[in-house]
Parts: sequence; structure tokens; C-alpha cells
Amino acid sequence: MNMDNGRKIKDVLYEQVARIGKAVSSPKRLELIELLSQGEKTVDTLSREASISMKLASAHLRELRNAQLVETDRRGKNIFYRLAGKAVSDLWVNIHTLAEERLVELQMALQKIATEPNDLVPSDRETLMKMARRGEVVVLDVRPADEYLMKHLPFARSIPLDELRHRLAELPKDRPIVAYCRGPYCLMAKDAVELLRREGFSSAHLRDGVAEWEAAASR
Amino acid sequence: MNMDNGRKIKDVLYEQVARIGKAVSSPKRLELIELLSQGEKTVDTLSREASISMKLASAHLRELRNAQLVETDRRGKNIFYRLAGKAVSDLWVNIHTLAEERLVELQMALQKIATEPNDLVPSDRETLMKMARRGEVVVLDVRPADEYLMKHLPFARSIPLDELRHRLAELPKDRPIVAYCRGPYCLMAKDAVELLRREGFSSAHLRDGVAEWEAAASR
DNA sequence: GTATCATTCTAGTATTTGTTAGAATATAAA
DNA sequence: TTTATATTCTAACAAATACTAGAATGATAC
Repeated sequence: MNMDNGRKIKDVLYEQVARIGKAVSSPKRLELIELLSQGEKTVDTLSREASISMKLASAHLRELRNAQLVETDRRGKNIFYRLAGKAVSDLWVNIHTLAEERLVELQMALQKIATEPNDLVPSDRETLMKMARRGEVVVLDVRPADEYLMKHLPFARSIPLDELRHRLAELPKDRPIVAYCRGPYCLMAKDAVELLRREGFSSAHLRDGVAEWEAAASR
Repeated sequence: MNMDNGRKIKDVLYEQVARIGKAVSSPKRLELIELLSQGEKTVDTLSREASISMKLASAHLRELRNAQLVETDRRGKNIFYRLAGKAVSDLWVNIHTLAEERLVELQMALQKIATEPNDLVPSDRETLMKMARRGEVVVLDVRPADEYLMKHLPFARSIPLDELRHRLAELPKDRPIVAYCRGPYCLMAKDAVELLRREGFSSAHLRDGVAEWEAAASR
């Protein structure tokens, strides 16, 4: 028995696992996963936010469905997609974190979009939360309001990036404002920090999004 | 600024992350990663154990190197490959665990190779370790001896599968013997359990390998 | 019925990938 | 020098993939 080392059965097993790998082997599908890790979204929203046609989005989403990484749910005219579980957004965090650790090209690309160093804000999560709880910093969620509603960091306040300019009066000038958005590849928080600094606020950029925060919280 | 939503920079970022995804999108590369999660190995060993030609193994390993998931090290005539860090074997565990959770086809394939249910052995790690520490069970590593030497479970004893038949006398008949090998897709422990049961031992199969054990330990 | 949201089918194109094979090359041990 | 180990180059083939486009189809809301 198992003279052939169990070749046939092994081939089946690894081929199945590779279905997950194939699903995360495309840049656009990774972007869709990241968007979905903010919460459920329609195909229309996804295609606009990922800058692709709806047909292409549909095709990629079908691949993700084939790999059972997303689920759908029709409500009215729209079909909502969502990740099939926290394990999926954890996988996204795992992969992009590993990529950031190992790929110099990615590190360099990320440096280009980095905001100035932020002496203001402690980099570790617990201290930041402690300060947020005490009101020593303002944690600012600059994503669209619906994403904030679905999930957000503890103590975070929501001002979507495109409303920020007109709502500056809501923010204090005597305390640091820590802006975050969808994660390290999202540029909204960076833009928010630049705007806030120009307007005389002290502001810093938190690279983590909700997915990264929750993935870190569960270990 | 960022009128185009940062499209160009985003495309670069996701493309880089997709290098990791591409690396894990091939069944053979996943198998190589699993083999390497046992410890460093030569190309020759890898190609034999994955049942592919050395040239093909070489090509796949080059892909893994391009994604910076493996490192090499020449010693004498041989070139040894190893995973670039624990994060890589954690990624393997993460992916195959997610696949097992979500893909029915994989679940069914795994059922086919499952040993009979094992009332004998507690399924949670801590209890098993407690019993192993007390000597209430024998944890048996049936992988090749060099893999055992590089890394093994606490309290595990090594008897490679192909020596097991001739070394049965070393094992007790009054206590359960819990066999493990490289992980859930490795058939050696299953074979060992079947042999042991035929020979009158009480034996059970631990699906975890060293990578799964360590990944679980770090959370 | 009409408009909106989404998928599917067909079709085409360009690119990449997995695999095998033969020949050449590089490294180091014996 | 010979041998074992490993990579590279060339070539070739089949298959899969990413993307685009046009047209048709379904489902739902109004």
C-alpha cells in the first residue's frame, strides 16, 4: 500500500489547497479582498473602487467564489459580496505582511507613500488605545461612512476624507489626530494627515486598518 | 493630488503582494513548501519527495526564491533550501487550514485517508502534551530521522516509518501510541497507525505536523 | 414597461505558466 | 579527471489567465 507514495491522493490534496493560492495570486483579486475586508460591498462599488469594469470585477469575484473566499447575498437590486469569514481577512493580512517583510520592491514603494515620521503617536496598539480611551489622542476614521458603520477601531470618530475639509472645526488642535483608513495600501489616511498638518493640526498616520487590527488582536 | 485614486501606486503595491500569492498558487510549490517546513533539504531530496524531476523542482524553487520565500545555502556538493522564516510556514499552515475549512472537495479527500476515529487521544494540544510529559502516551515521530533531528514535537520519540516494522519491540503495548508525520497531507502517520493496530498496539493519528504545532503555539 | 444592477456567452488577443527534453555549464568532492 | 549535484539555455507544446468588447439575459425596483 502507498507504494507510489500516495501520489494520486496527494496531488488531489495540494491541488485543492492551490485553489486558495490561485485566488490570491492576482493583484486585482487581492485588492477586492482588501476592499471586502472593510465590510460587504456591491459589485458596482467594488468595480469603481478597484478601478475596473463591472464585467471584470464580476469575473474576479467568480474566481473568489469558486475558491469559497466570498459569499453573496442579494438585497433589492444589488448583490452584496462579503468575505466568507474572518479567516479570509486574516489570510489577506498574513500575505501582505509577509510581502512587506520580504519584498524589497514593496518596501520601497511603501516608503514613497509614507508620511513624515510621527513622533506623536506610539506605534504599539495597546498604548494607542489607552491614550484614545483617555482622550489624549483622537483616532480618526477617514473611510466612507458606511465602512465606518460596519466596523471601526475602538474610540474612533468618523469623518470621511471628502468631508474632512469642511469639518475641520470638529477636531481639536491641542491633541494629536491619528488618522487611519483601509490599511497600508490605502492613501486616504495619508491625504488626511497632509491636509490636517497644512491646517495646523498635529496629525499622524496609522497604517493599520480594521483587518490588520483584528488580525493582531486575535493572537 | 491622488486624482486618479493613486491608481499607479496601488497597482504596484498589489502586484508586489501578488508575487507571494503566485508563489503559493501551484500545487507543487505548496508541496515543496510543506516539505521545507520540516527543515532544510537539498534539491535532490525535494524532487524525489515531491515526485518531480530535478529540473522542474529547480524551476519551482526559483519561483519561490523570486518571491523570497526560500533561501539557499551551498554546503559541499549540495545546495540546501530552507524557508525564509517562520512566517512562511505559518502562511502554509494558514492557507491549508483555510482550504480545509472552506473547500468541501478537500474535506472529502481528507476523509478518504482518515484513520478510524481515535477515542484514545485528546484532540487538544495541551492535554496531549500533559499526557506525553507524564508518559501516559507515546508521541511517535515517523518521519525520516533527519527531519526529526531538525525539529520535532516535545517528548516525541523517533522511529522512521520504514524502520517501524523491525523496531516494534521498543514500543509499549499498555499505552496509546500517537503517531505524527509532516502534517495532514502526509500519509506516513496513517500507515504507521495501521501497522501498529495490526500488531496489537493501541494507536492514534495526530494530523498536525511540526509546522501546524508551532503555528498554533504562537497565537 | 423601463431603468438599474449583475451575470453570462461569445470571441478575440496577449501573456504567462507548467511541463518535458536535450545540451551545456558551474561547483565541489573524490 | 571523473562524478554527483544543480542550474541555465534553448525549444516546444498545451493550457490557463487577464483583459476587452458586444450582445443577450435575469432579477429587481419603480
